[in-house]
Amino acid sequence: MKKYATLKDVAKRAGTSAATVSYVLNEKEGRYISDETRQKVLDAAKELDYVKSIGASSLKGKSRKLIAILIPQFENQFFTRIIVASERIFVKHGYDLIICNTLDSPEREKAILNRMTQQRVDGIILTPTTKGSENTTLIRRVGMKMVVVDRPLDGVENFFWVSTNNYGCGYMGANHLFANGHKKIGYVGWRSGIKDLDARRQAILDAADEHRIDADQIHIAEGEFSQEAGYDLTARLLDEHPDITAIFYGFNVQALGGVRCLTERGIAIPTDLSVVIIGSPEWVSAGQNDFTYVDMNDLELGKKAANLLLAQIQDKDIPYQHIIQDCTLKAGSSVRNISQEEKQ
Amino acid sequence: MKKYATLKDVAKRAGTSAATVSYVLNEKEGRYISDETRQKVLDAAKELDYVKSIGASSLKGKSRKLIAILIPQFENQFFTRIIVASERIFVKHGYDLIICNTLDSPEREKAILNRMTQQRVDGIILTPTTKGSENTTLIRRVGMKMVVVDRPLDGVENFFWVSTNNYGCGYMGANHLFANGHKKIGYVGWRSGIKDLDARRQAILDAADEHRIDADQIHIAEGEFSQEAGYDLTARLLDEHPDITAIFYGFNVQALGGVRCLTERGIAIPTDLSVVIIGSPEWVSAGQNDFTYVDMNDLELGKKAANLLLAQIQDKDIPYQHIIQDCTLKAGSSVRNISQEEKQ
DNA sequence: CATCCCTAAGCAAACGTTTACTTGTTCAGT
DNA sequence: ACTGAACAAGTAAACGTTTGCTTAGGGATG
Repeated sequence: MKKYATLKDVAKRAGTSAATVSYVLNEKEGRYISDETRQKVLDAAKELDYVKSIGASSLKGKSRKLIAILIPQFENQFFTRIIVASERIFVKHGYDLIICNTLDSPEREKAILNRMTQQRVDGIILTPTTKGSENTTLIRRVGMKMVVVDRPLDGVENFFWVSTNNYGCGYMGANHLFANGHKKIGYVGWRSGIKDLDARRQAILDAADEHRIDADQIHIAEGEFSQEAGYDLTARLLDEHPDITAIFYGFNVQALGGVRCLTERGIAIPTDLSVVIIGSPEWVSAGQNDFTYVDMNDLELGKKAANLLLAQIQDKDIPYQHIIQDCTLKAGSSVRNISQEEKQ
Repeated sequence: MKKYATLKDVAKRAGTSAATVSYVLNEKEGRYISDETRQKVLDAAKELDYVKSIGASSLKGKSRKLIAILIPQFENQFFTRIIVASERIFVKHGYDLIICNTLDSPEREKAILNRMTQQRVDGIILTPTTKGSENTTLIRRVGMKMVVVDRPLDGVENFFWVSTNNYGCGYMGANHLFANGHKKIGYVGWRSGIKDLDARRQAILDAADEHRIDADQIHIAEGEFSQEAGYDLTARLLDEHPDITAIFYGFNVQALGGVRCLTERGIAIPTDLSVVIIGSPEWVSAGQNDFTYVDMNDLELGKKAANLLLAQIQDKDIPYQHIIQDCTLKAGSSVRNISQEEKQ
């Protein structure tokens, strides 16, 4: 293991003191350094391949310039987009990102949060695991800056939170279906136990109500957050309610499995069945796909989360806040307008 | 900014010395600590929410337990899969990952590499930018462990490298088309200037040769690495060579644009045109898509890269090596067998 | 009873920076 | 000739940990 050159090494080579080297390299103003000395230091540093240790300088109260971002999976583009968007912001402000995958496991999350405090990161962007609220108590105790993204911290008051307008997503998608004449639809969702996410389901019922559609015409099928579950729930809907004219997928991961089920059964979209999806993984409009979906504006959400964290880091005392990101309906060709047919 | 409790704080509260606290918390064997003292220390640490500073301990020669991984983009699932696969390995060995996005910009790459040496990471997994080989000279000078992934380091000898079998990818895909009776095909690729990647193109010509197909029946269209380029190159192929029966996409990002072009023009796959793609973004088999593609076994590749880096970190002197990851043809329904038709 | 080892825990140096403080020189203005 | 900026650079303490060394009591061995 090769050793890194230290300030002292550079000082010795330049024939000066470590302090002077530090001043030169940090370009402190208000210090008088002769051009000659400066040059000697610069040369020596270059010759020795000197690279300062952020670890050492952070000991003296300097920031590590590190932000941690914890997501539950990489496979879901919603999360990678949050990374991409916030990275842009952080990099602009000189921060590096430690990106960690909790795998949605509270134990892993706890271990990671602990390590991030050990690393003395300047802040954390966290999508909490579904059962891990208590993991953040340490974070809060040591006073680490944190912004929670997407899911709330159950049972915790007062935290910075940037989330999707889940109710809006559900309402928007359902409304689109009803406006296109659908009166009997299926909803495939995730039984998460997270109240905020459940708003998607409630929004659909509310939208139905507004369109004077009876709640028993909305067939809810909820299960795990996985492609397989999406497949199974779709199969169940088709079997139990063959007369539905549309399926609304509340979670795109499930939608992926669900659409596979439709394809396998030879169900044509939108001729036989209309489909709306919440979320915008690349595949909703890639290749031969052109689905109607509700865009959660993931990038915008990530950007807001990053800015909120930076605001905390910079101004010490901004009040807790909850930012709700608007969503947008993107109409593709997976919804068929069947209102005319009714009139015939 | 709340201050973290230090060893000394804990020591004071436990009525002992910092040294003893350190020994207790690190569970050093060979040290004799009475149960009573141990318990007092543990209690004090808990009461004060003590979290050790890895920065400070790394000063004393301890490892930072940090690995950096640099990729040129998050949007390409090839890279996120490498992250996922290597993360699994690293986490198992107690390392955290700093994930950085170079945006394929040599300047950004240089800045990031520099910061990573400042952070004193234990190792780096790097997908170099296309023009950034010289950025790694510092890394090599300071003796940082590094594994290069995917693309080579142009003009550099002796480095650890894990790459795709690019020749194999090209050969496999082309061979599949020829075996299905295609005799006049288009190839859409990236004019990268990277020799190793160009092997994909050469492989196609070699495969053609083996099938006694004249080189002028293979229409090469190369351009930028982007969806837009894929779209344009596809359009050009279709316009200039309307008689091709298949298009082989060497890079899935381009393929995404290319397939959009086909869809817009109402070209049915595989009825009107067969398609093969190198790479396996989710969309090749999502929704209503079922493309034939060459799987680069991204996860396996990431795993090998991680293990190679760990091997370097652990054994100091393992020899430079180049690992080539095999690829696999995954047959979907986007290639039509037209050999029978010929016989009629 | 002198020696040695086991147990227990403190002392202090070191790691690589940063920075407040100090020292010393030069020179313009009186 | 004296004062006091302006310039230049060195000293040393501090940051939070780790760890080799030391101290010291007590019990076992010879």
